[in-house]
Amino acid sequence: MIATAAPSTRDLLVTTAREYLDTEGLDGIGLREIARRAGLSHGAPLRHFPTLGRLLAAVAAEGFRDLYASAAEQLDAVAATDPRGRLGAAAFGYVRFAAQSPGVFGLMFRSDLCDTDDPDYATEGGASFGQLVDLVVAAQADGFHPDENPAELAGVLWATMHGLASLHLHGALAPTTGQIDLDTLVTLANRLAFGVSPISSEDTP
Amino acid sequence: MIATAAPSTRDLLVTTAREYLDTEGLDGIGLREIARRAGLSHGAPLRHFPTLGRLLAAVAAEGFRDLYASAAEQLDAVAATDPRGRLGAAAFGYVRFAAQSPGVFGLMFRSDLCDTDDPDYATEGGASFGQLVDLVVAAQADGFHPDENPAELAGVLWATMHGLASLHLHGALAPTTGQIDLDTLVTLANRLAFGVSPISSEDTP
DNA sequence: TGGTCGGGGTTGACAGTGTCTACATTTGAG
DNA sequence: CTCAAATGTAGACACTGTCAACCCCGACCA
Repeated sequence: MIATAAPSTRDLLVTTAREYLDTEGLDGIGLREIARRAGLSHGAPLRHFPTLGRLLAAVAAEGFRDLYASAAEQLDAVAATDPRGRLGAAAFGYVRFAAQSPGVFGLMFRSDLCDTDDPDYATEGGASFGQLVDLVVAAQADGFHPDENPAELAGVLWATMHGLASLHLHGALAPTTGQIDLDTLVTLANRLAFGVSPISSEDTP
Repeated sequence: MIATAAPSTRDLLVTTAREYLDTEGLDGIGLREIARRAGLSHGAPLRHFPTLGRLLAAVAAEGFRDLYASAAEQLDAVAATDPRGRLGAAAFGYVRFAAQSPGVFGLMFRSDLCDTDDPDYATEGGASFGQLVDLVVAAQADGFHPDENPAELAGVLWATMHGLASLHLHGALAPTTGQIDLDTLVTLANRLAFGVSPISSEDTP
């Protein structure tokens, strides 16, 4: 066997950190706090991660897997639709994940907290982007801006959803655009990008 | 006179903080470090700001003013163009500011660092968004998605540029989309939103 | 002129952090 | 059984933000 992975404590730390993020947000997160909640002494985490940044990078990598899953879940819910509709569904999956797990989502893009040298972090992040590129390529084959560079196209679409999620979590959209539902903005973004494609969002909460 | 404002020290602190952000980024910023660079004792800043968050909020508010100016500068450079072109120019101004002042830009959207209760912070942020809404309204009068809610439309456009800037600063776009110029992505985003409108970006560096 | 009063600067404390080192304990292999 | 590696603990160190006490100087007023 190559790596059946650690049995317990390392995973316990990641899980504990994640629970902290889900309940408290990422404001007061820290090595000692995680150790405390895991019932360990303050130096214990350093036996499994060389630094706090690596621990958080592991949490973020798991977050990228969940993000991928969230998009895939939305894709399954509209499996039969056209490629453009699938792209829009993945967009919903993206911002839904951010809205439901603001702590981990925020962590995933905080390079001052996550050690970006962590190989898992880079791998999972790339896989998530690859999922998007595949959808873009399929949409292009269907006539959606077929002459554009797929990676560039995916980058812009990613940025739109990422910006909506980030600004929403920052609280910047609510006071400026009035009390507007995030789903409304995502729907509008899809409409701008795809012309029509009225993707309902009331299913699969 | 109502408020000819403080003569020196308070402004010195803001300026020093800003210089730190411009040179070192926002990683090691702190109350004591700012005081050190300003040639003051570690407790001095608290005579002018009740907390670090308020000091940074003041810096961020100034950043919003500069962001507004950066967009206005790009607008002046293409003053004669159609409303859609002006909207695209403002978009360039946004990401240019982020690319040229990554420290302050990053700070402006970090609610864990900035005290968002600061009135200046909210005011300047709102003014910057108002600038965008005005441009959107003008574009709508010109036939650009005239039936959409202006605030929602502005929110989505803002999010796109904000996402591009954020992901770029995070270093997420470079490894995934290859070595692609940020301006290329902004141009593409404009093309997706407006159809054509080839805004040159080589002027006004 | 003399007194006082407060804004602004300094210094030292306190609780908290991440990380390092020394030590103790457990555990598995030879 | 022995020994060594892995794992957990406890204490230290340098650092942080914030608070309280002190101090000084300039403005104001009797």
